[in-house]
Amino acid sequence: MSTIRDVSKEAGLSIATVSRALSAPDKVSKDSLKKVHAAIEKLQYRPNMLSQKFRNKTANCIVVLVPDIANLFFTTVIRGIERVAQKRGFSVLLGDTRDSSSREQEFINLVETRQADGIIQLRPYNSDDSALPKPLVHAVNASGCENTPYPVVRIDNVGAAKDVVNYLISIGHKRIGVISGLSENPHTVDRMKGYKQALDNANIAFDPGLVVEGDFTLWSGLNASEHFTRMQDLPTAIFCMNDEMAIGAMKGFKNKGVRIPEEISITGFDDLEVSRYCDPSLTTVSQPAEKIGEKSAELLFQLIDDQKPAQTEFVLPIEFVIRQSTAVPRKD
Amino acid sequence: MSTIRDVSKEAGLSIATVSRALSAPDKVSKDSLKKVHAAIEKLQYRPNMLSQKFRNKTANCIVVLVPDIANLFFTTVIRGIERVAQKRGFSVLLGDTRDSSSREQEFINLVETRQADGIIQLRPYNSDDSALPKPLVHAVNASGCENTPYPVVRIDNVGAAKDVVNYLISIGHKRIGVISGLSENPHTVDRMKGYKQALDNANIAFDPGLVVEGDFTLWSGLNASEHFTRMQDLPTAIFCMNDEMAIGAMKGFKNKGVRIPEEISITGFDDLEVSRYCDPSLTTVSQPAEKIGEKSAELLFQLIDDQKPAQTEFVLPIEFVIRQSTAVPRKD
DNA sequence: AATAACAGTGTAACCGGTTACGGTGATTTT
DNA sequence: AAAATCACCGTAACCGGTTACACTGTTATT
Repeated sequence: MSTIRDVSKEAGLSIATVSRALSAPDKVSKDSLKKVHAAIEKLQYRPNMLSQKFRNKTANCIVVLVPDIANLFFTTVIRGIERVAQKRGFSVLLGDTRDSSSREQEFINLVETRQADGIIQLRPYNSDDSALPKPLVHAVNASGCENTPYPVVRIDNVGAAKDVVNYLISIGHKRIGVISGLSENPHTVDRMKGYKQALDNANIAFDPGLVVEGDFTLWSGLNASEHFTRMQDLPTAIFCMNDEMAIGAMKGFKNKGVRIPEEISITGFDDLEVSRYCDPSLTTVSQPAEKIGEKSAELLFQLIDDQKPAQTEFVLPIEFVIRQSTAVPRKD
Repeated sequence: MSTIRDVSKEAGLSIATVSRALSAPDKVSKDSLKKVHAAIEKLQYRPNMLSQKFRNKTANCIVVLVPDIANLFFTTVIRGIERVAQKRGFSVLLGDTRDSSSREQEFINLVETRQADGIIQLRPYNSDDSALPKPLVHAVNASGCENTPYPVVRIDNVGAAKDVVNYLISIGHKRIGVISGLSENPHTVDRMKGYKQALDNANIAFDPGLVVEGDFTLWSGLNASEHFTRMQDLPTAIFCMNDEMAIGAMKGFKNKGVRIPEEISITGFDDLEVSRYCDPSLTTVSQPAEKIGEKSAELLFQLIDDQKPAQTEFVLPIEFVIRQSTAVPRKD
């Protein structure tokens, strides 16, 4: 493996010039540049990034903590993060924590030992979370809910859920089922809060029997839908806490011969790309997933650069998108 | 951020002793050890891994190239890799390539610039693959098929598929459908080869109409099953090229009221953990996924250590597991 | 013509660990 | 008692880049 000194010898120039030729080519004459490139080519030189990182005291690397790497929403957020990171010349280390806090700690260690410069957490926190890691200098939460005790980029989950349910109520629905996420998940908590507030405003009593717990996977949505079809009195609408479950539920209802939206209205949450193309197209809350990723990466880079960011909480606007999966309730 | 020199000053010892206290504590007296640990505690010292890596010329990191991070089989292989890596004190960098060769190249770059010590490829290669990257020193393929041009840990896909189909034929099936992976995928090619060989041996003509292409996701299995239920003459058995699709297909058939295994037999491939617990439990090929991960990590570490491994191709044994999803064919 | 500004280059220090080598005093061997 | 062995420790070189600083020769300014 050749080093920069080998290259400098081969090119008949000093190591400083070779280094500059690579990192600041405009400070080097055309002539030297050519020599350096020839030497690099000849020796098949590749700079040792380890020494570069060491000298520059930056790993040029951020880690993203993902609770479930199979979740489409997360992958979209990650894409946004990667776009910004790439511009900055940073690589993104995916930490699939599988909801294990010891695995999470492992990745946090990477930051503490300078192997990574910062961290973006995609797991939502409660402020009363006991497993709350000590605050790191360079950490951003990109999946926040209310009361996230960190720099955070999030949406207003409560308000968004309220919007959805308000809409369903406004077109006549009274018996509105829920396919929720895991009950302890802060997003579930926030969205459930919005659901209840909307019911309250319309003087509809909350019926816990209409809530079926899922886990944000497509599969759990399908299973939940079957639970509903077994009920004596099918709700006229189902508020699903994410699009994957909504798509699974739609499949499940269709399989049982329940027509959407004629017999049951379905709403999602996230606005994944597929939600526009599924049949029927899904009424949902458009979360700016990629924007969330970009914004949190930008925020993280500000922290890394030791610029005090003006704000440490960004609540990005959502958009409620009405498509074909919702309609006025059936008449029993 | 304190350095080893700060610690040595605080402890009243040389940096060498501090360094030894951390990496070879048995070479340091109990007394000094205590002083060092006290100083570390007081200064909140964390060694800078970047400089350590630089000096040791090892990144202590391997990258795993995963075509689809949501695939359960891959995650199991990864778990095996992680176990071995952890023992070695290596971290595992997940490269979600999303089947993009430019993203793949990015991760290969990490090895070329010493940011990672080796690579494990989970994407199967054809030897005539045009996008074949130049051979790296430290690379292992953990998802090989026949003719993988690298050190490889694999199973005999052709033989395993033949085993499955032979079994179905032996209990009386003649009309055996296939839910395949993407047609260009080498695993698909190999397993299809085994399927055809088994049919040939039994003098059953190959019917391309019985092959439905999936993409190894649960969802595609469900969709494929619906395609079969729309056929005028339902096959008596379906050979699915992985468990996820088999589970999806089982769900699909059940939804349409097709009983398993009375009306149709289903076989999978992989033997995921869930396949034992789904209903009915799935007849499948038990791939030693975790073993594959472990073996390829061990092989990779041998390469990294510059030990010439005795073999560079490991074909691990599979086990054909008969469970409840298969039975003698229905009588039409 | 004298001076200033500037482009291009080289020397050498530096980053924070690791480790070869040599030195010290205590213990064991002869 | 002298020599050998040993446990422990410190000095300093080293890894492969980056970059402050000094220096040279050329061009622009006065």
